[in-house]
Amino acid sequence: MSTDAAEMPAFRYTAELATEIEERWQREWEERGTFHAPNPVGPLKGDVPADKLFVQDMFPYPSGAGLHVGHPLGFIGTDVFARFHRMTGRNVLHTMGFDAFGLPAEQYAVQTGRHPRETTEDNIRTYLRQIRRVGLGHDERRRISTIDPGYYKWTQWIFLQIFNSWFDEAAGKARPIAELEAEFAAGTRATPDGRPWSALGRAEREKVLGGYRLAYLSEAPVNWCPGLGTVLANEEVTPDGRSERGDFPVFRRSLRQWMMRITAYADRLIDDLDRLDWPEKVKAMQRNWIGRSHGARVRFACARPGAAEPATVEVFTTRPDTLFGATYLVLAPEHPLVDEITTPEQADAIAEYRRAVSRKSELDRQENKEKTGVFTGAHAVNPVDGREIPVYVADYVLMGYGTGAIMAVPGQDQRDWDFAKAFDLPVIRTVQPAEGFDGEAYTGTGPAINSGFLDGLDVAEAKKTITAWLEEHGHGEGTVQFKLRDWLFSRQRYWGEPFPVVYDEEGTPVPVPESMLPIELPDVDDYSPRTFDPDDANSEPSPPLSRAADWVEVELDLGDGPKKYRRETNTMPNWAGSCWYQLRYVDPTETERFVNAENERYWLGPRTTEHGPQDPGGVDLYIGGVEHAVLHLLYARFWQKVLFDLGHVSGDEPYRRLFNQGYIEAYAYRDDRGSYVPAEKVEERDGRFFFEGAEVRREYGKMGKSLKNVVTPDEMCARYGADTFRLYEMSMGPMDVSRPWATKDVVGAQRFLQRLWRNLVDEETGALRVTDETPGEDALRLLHKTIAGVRDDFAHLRYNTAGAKLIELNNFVTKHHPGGAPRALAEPLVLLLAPLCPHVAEELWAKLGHAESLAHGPFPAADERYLVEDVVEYPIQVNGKVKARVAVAASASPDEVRAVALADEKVVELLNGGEPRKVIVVPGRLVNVVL
RNA sequence: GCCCCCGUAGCCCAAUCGGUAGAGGCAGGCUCCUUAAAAGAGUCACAGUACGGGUUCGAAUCCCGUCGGGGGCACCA
Repeated sequence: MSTDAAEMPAFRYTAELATEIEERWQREWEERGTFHAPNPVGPLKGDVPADKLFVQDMFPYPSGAGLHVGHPLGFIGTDVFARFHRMTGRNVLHTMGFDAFGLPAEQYAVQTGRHPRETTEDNIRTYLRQIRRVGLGHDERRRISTIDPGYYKWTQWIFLQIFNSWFDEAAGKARPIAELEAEFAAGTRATPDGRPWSALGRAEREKVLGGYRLAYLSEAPVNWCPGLGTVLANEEVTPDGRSERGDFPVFRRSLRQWMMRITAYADRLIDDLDRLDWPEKVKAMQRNWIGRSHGARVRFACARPGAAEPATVEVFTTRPDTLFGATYLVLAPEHPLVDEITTPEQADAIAEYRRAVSRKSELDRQENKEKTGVFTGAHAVNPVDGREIPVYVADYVLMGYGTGAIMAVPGQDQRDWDFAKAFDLPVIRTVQPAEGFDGEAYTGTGPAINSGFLDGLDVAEAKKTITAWLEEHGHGEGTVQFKLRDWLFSRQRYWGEPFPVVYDEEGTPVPVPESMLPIELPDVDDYSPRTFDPDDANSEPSPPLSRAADWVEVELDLGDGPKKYRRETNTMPNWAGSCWYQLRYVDPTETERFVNAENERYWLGPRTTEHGPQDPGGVDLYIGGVEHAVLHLLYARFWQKVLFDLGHVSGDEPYRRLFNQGYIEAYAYRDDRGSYVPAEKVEERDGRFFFEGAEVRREYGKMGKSLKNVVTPDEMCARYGADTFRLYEMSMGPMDVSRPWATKDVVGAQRFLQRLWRNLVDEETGALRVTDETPGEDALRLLHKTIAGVRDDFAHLRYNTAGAKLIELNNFVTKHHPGGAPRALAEPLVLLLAPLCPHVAEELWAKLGHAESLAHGPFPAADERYLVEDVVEYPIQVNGKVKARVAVAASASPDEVRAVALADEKVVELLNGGEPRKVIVVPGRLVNVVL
């Protein structure tokens, strides 16, 4: 390829010219504060239109690896959307900050000896340089970072709000813990052991309150990951019992940790999904994770050796209607009643089984679906008919769900069927299977059989009837069960938010008053987390902060004189900072509060006139990958609801509309040794692939350094310019579809911009080539059709089709106006292009003689006159096949269209004098004649 | 194993309510421009919608089944 300067016209739109234009406009925008979005009040106060739009990208983690072309896909998508709406006159808030706490910085610190803050801040600078180059229109005054004390001060403050509240079941919402304390003090609510509140010491009181607080300390089995040196939330553990990050084994271990009572909000977290404009897929994943099931608890009396009184085994079932078919009970191996009810003859067998199960890893226990178990020797009484049924211990029943015990109904549950077959236990069908059913357990619907007073009732009626019966006779009650567990909120890490909590001499947690926030992260000699042999289940967590003795031991006056306290040495999980960042974007510099209430209401409050009476408020458009479906998105919703209940925010959901962008993927190639070869240097010949002459195998998937197939936005900007790169990414397909990267295709976007540039600018002189010619009727029709189409496409995130329409319009100009574009076409074309390719659009707009940036409009509006056609061409189908075309006035009535169609030569010929059986006229579309 | 999404030209993708299968890009052919090549301009071809049924005047679109790809859940009682 020749790039000889002598041959290249001086003002051709090349990568060099594009880069010059882009750097200049990026500077202009920054100096002019073009993307500053004013707030109603406070430091960022300005004139605010009532019509606003808050667009947000998912909080990026500033990785040291830098960006590849996949990362900016969503960022460009939000930028186009934001720029489009800004041009139509709306006040648009779009910015980007950093979720900067996290394990990678800490691990990197261990390798390099540099402080995580240093490396993280370096990474942020690199990241900002990279995204600036792409031309994202961010309000840079609103950049925040979770590691800034000015930010995490408020993360700690929110923690205190959560700590200082409880969930009032009767009201269905959170209330201040002080109101609960007042109820105990007044005696309107009894203490657990019935003693008056005044008789309880401070530690005792705190223990009672801890049972209610939304953030509480718990001594409970948690997911301990020695390889990472920390505990993990359930959401961070894969189904095969390993850490999502690092893929290390995770062990169950009992530890004293902070928990968030997210389960209190389970119902609201499920129910409010209905009010969100989110992808159904994400809603389904959240519903599934929360896992609400309606059923009943049923109590079975069970004899225990050497005791006069029987034990009570409580089970949870979603199918109380099948109670007559329960032929045995199963307890989880860890169930506390196992020891009490096991007969002496069975004791050894049970003990052996429990030992064997405890040695199995989570993975073994789940992978091996062969049913195993041991008979306890005990029998329980089925409350509905007095029948004695055997009680087993088996590991297919989990201690962690429901009551850790089930009633087994092999006739209607496949797992129970499998166990019953393995242990030769009886099966009683209690639902009449459908006609022709030849399976094993029948889980479908049908009338109840073999079920006494339930016989003949369908499943739903039977459930209702038996639940009422259980409640009336005291054998159980209807209940709702969730899979969701409370959120483990402690991490044994250095690089996270410190808890605003200290412990007194009795070990009782005491919140640090708001006036002492932020609790800053101290510098320590060794800030690496202590990790262990990944398989060492018995290792002890050791938070790095516990080694900062000077920081841990403090003397504070918390209202009753100076006393010695110990600081909490765990830190918060990575998710904390991202639970509320949209609120801080609104008011990044507010010092009195986490966000000013008026600003919060303006940007994030419900807007019922616009979005309907159920509108929960929140960010107007939130774009990110689907990988956060249950982690970040569930936690952020939970925090929002607590803040809402306490009156700190005006809406009860953080993100009104969510959109999941697809991923950019790439081909990778391996040689015959299985090593990856640089994808860039692979040649394709006849559908086969070669690297340095040797054939290589193609794979498809992620872009990554180790796969040697990374393409960076920096490279693309250098080779083509940012506008070309943006346009190509947006043209590749719909925003929500994953697709392969193809560097060779980028040139198509570049050629388009070159043609457009050439239509407006003389490549030799740089002078404007725009004429005052009045465009013809055809041109105006196409122009207004394009305006209407592009507007609609931008509003619905269909950037690929918007781009295609602009190319069409430009092609028309190229073809019909070789002497230069008429101004009446050139100006709207530039404006329509601006959201996608803002730099070149600004440059052309300026060349067209406009002193003001086009960032705030105008955006062209279509003239309806040019959208209605005078004459419509109707295809005439005969029996569904197109046989002819006729032109008919657009105002023609269906009968007139019918008449014209039937008069058509071809149709007359095919009719051959006969009458059509039927004629279908679709106004504006076609005519179908049925013979 | 269960649930969800997707299969349209060699490739990436359009077709918005069931109404003419093709907007745009890459790659390809031809023509013009050029000493030549590249770039550029113009122009052309290519699939009948993964497959098999069904509903309909009419199906890429709706329904059933099969195959292929992607994702979620996976003893949750």
